[in-house]
Amino acid sequence: MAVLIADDEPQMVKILSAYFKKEGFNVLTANDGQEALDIFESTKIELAILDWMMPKIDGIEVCKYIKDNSQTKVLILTAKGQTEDEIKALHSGADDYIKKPFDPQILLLRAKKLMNNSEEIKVRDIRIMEHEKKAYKHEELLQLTKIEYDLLLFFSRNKGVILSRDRLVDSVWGMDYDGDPRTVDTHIRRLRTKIGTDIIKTYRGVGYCLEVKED
Amino acid sequence: MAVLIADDEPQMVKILSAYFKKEGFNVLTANDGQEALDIFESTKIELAILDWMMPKIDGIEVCKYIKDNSQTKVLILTAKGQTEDEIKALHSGADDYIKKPFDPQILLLRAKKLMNNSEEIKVRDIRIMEHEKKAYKHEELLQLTKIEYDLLLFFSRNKGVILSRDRLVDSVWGMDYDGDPRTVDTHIRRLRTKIGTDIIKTYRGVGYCLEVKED
DNA sequence: TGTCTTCTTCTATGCTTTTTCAAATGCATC
DNA sequence: GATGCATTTGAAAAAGCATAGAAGAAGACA
Repeated sequence: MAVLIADDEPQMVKILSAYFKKEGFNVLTANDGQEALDIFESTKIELAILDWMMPKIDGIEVCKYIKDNSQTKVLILTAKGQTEDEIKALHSGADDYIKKPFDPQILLLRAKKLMNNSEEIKVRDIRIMEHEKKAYKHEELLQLTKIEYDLLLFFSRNKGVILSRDRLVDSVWGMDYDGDPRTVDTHIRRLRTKIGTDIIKTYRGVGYCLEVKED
Repeated sequence: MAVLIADDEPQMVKILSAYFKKEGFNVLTANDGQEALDIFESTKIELAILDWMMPKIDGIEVCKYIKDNSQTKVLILTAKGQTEDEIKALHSGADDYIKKPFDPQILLLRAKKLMNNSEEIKVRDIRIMEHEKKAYKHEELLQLTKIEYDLLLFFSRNKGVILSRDRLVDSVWGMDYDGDPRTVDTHIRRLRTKIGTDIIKTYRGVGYCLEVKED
């Protein structure tokens, strides 16, 4: 769960970062609009908190770009207080708008509200976006078949647990499947070529395991 | 699309009613919390706008009840301005919170956002104007049939998400449709000839997805 | 009401991708 | 180094999709 905080006031970035980090979020920061866009392009961002007035590219423009190109939630932060500005912000696609000065706790609450519908699982450099039904490696979409995706999802829901072929068959193929359990091997192999060979480890005679740490 | 407006100030109810009716919403009004609950129980409400301070049952309690028993969106209206109150409102499950006095236009915008009625959605070179019920490609009007339009709208509300046939059928045709889910294929095909073949991608065995980026 | 047009649904066919299985090869463990 | 299990490979089988077209339904218009 990465949160992008973009503001040209270092003090503001510092305070907000602290709040979000404390809550367990992965925080990325930018000091101007250009930087914010660069980060957005290279990382999968869950929520972007953008100051309206920023050097190079302003928050509204950054917001528009993000909204046109993703499902990322956007919260605009501003010192302005005019009705018109708020309308402009909401029209740019922003999901919420908060006027400075504000209570960081409120911001945190509103931010959480915006994020609570996007589940994701992260393991090593693999990220599974469950609501998208897609998986990424290093922000790059993995071209997985249905079975490969289901396998990976099951593994990542059981990180660090050794899973027998039977268990994998039961949950990925279904209880009523009566094929050869060794078919699993083939799919594991193809999954490995796509996500990296060292991520799923073989436990001879027992099963397979998605290792949380490399060794 | 029914909107419930509950406030003990008749003037406020009157003004808000006028605004929402003008936008084509079906408006129901209540003067206290008990009335609001009665209406909620007897009608299908999409959004409830509740004043915090109301006779009989206050807005927060009404909000909790609504949130425990439905998917209805709730927007709390209040004269209070304390941080604590705002936190309390958001914790009661409210989707948004606006302090009085406020500009009715802002309330309308925020309300629309909660109801998922954004004015326009952009994806790649496609633009959908929801209030016009029209879609454009490169500023050129697309001649879409109703189903094609509804499909495209649903896809664009879920850009980047893989949508199964069942999900598409449920939201475009309705839950009670009992036709062949493969009918979707035909409509996707015709939609593709109109908006461009590479925009909706097939995920074999999973579904279809409106891709945000070309690859 | 009847005719015409447009939109929707469904079926059939061929094609592509995915899945499965079997046989050969490779590797760890005793 | 023998044994049993895992990996690799390839080819057949199965599954899923695109396309086209016909039949059916809905709506427009006289």
